[in-house]
Amino acid sequence: MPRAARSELECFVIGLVWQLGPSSPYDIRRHMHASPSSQWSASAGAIYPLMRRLETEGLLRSESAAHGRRARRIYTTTPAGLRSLRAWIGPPLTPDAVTVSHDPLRSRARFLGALTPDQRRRWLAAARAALDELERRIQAWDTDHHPADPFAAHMTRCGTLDLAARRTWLADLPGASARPQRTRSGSGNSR
Amino acid sequence: MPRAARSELECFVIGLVWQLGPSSPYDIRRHMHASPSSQWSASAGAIYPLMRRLETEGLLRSESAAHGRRARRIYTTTPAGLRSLRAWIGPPLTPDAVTVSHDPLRSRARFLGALTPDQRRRWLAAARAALDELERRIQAWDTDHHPADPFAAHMTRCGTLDLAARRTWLADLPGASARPQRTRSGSGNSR
DNA sequence: CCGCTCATGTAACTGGTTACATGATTTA
DNA sequence: TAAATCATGTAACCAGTTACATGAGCGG
Repeated sequence: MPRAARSELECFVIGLVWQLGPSSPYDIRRHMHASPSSQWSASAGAIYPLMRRLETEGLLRSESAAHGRRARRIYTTTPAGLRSLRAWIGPPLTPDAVTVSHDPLRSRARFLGALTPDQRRRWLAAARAALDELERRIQAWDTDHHPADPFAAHMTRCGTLDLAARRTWLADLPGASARPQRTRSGSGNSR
Repeated sequence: MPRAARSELECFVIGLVWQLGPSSPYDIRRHMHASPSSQWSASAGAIYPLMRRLETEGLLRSESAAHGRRARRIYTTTPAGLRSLRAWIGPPLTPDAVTVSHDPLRSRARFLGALTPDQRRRWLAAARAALDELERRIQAWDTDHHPADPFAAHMTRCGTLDLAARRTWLADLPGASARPQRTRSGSGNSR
């Protein structure tokens, strides 16, 4: 069976439809937009054609739930869709599923040597503040959404651990310990 | 002057040229290719035109170092290039620089509920193995490269912490502790 | 000499983005 | 009724990818 390689976004959308139950593209879009991750913009121009395409390929099925309300196209996963979701998840894990995760903050940190020590200090403060803000967004998402699916619910924990790791390497940055950083006591390692 | 918003890749390349010193596009490509991160493919079709464009915009400068060997175009950063590198790094940090980092493994984990418990167990084993393999790649890169720049050298630490965080959430996955997993002392070790 | 890697590029494609268009429904 | 939001879509664009072309130098 020529199981065409599906894009990350396609499989993610199939997964969401499976996880959230019958959903319109609009629902999917909103859900992705509400998430603290900015991996995708969840733009209409991506989602609508994509879900149409998945339907013509038999991975999603739709019905027009337009009675009382105006046109709403509601998609559900087909057995074939579930199969290709499972194939995407693995095992086996495709090599491109396992890499160092892409973090724009880290990309910038790599070149901190291009700043003056003073700028660097301010960068560090800004980064900490931004991560705090991000943590708040994650918590807010968690209390708002409370997914029924335990694995979806686990994503909050992933986010928190991710944040903790980044705070740690921020603290370990060359020269970071030279400067006393009060304000925070939570993540402060005293090393 | 109107500081046009530069793409992530553009700024990263400027950064690399700054960090590695005078480099050809080929050098940059090899360097990115050798890195354990698969954030970019570092394809010729991206790098060559990009560096040309950066030159016409005054952020890089090139000279043909073609003497003994064949044609090699060597680029260096200009003061304007360094300025825009600094602007990209921040502070201030642009909002899109601070998000939950994009991790395809986590994307998959979100939908683990679509697998049978047995598949899930095998997925978990595969994920652990893949992370071990990734760690080896990171270590290999570290011993091979040993960057002079302390911030570049710190990237290894980032990678390691990133891995540790992911191992932790793997272990914390719903149902993960029900299974005998040596090495890690979970709660309900039965078999 | 043949094949391999070095080194620079170009052409065609593609997946996703931004920005816009449209109409229906709810709220002030 | 005017404004805002819901909901679906399309068109144009763009950054980055894959795949190919080219030629120089090196190693067997």
